[in-house]
Amino acid sequence: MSAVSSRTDSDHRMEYCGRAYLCRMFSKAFGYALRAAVYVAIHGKDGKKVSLQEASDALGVPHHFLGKIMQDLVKHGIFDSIKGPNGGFYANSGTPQMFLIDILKITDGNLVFDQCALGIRRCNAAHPCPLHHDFANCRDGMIQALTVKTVGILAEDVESGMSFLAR
Amino acid sequence: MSAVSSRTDSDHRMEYCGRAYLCRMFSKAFGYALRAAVYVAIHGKDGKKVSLQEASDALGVPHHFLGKIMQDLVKHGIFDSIKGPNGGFYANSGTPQMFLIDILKITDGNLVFDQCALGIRRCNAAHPCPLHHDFANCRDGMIQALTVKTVGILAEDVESGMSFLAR
DNA sequence: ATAAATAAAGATTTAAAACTCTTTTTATTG
DNA sequence: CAATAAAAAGAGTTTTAAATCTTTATTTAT
Repeated sequence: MSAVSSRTDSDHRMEYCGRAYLCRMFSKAFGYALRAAVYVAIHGKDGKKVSLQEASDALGVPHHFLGKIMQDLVKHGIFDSIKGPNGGFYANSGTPQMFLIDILKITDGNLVFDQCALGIRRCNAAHPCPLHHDFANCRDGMIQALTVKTVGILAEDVESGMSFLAR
Repeated sequence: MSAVSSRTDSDHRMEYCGRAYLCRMFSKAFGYALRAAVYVAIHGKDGKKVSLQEASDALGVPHHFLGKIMQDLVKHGIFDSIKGPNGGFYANSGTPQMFLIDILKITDGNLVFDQCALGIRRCNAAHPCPLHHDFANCRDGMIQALTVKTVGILAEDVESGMSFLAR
């Protein structure tokens, strides 16, 4: 029997993986958090504020889940908020300078940086799994991007139409 | 308030992410499957067979979960098996030539290849999220490695002591 | 002072991945 | 042919991430 059988790939996957697209590098919370930060950097400046409703509508992400995440971002100073009528979320002077990796640490913690792609606990450069170096290269490239890019840089990209936060 | 608060990183993470290390690029099943395939390629040849017990002990992986996975690998022809006393799993002539990406498709399906790192559904090169190109580079490098490397190549690495399947 | 609008907080639920347990089937050996 | 050893199959449980719901606190405006 060849590596390709008559059953579909998804059939097989379902046996121990209900939905494949959850096998991602970062949590969903990180994606929501980053998009929210960039959205606030763009729309929550010059005295304007972004309500949770506006943000979750514009980004197409779950209202209450985003609420939790934005609350946490405020706690970490990524941007600010104020309660009450005409309240909402808004950028502070540091918002555009925040590095993406700061947001990653808030949502996903530090363990992201030294996991083994094959799930071997004590895998490291000196005692590597067979994919350690390939995966380290891949991840380090991504981490590098997250380390040099800021919320402000992404906001500029989005404002100039080079990239998009939704749809 | 700065981006670094007095609470620990893990405190924050726990609020919507019980354990950060599950935010991985591939499923655990893939790691187990790949390690099992390489183990069988090494120890299940020249008439020798590998029992599920031996494999789960040697790899330090859950017995029954590995059973499911190996069963699926057999179904896809990655290696063979035989039931009964002195039965077990063993390499076939194609085992060393199997590409790692074949195993990835079995365990994680095809959706792994076009997810957006930020969770935007319609993200692609023409309508990219702000991290699309960085993530595409990162992932493509990894996919490239999985596309050119075979079970046999990893088996040689492990047999020569260059890399390890457990601990 | 009251009402309304909003974020914050916390409790709960849902969905998926990860893992376990039980039963069945197949092969071997005495 | 009976007993046994092994994989195959399937049902069930647990854990985690994701999402939702409910209540509280804060601010503003009337």
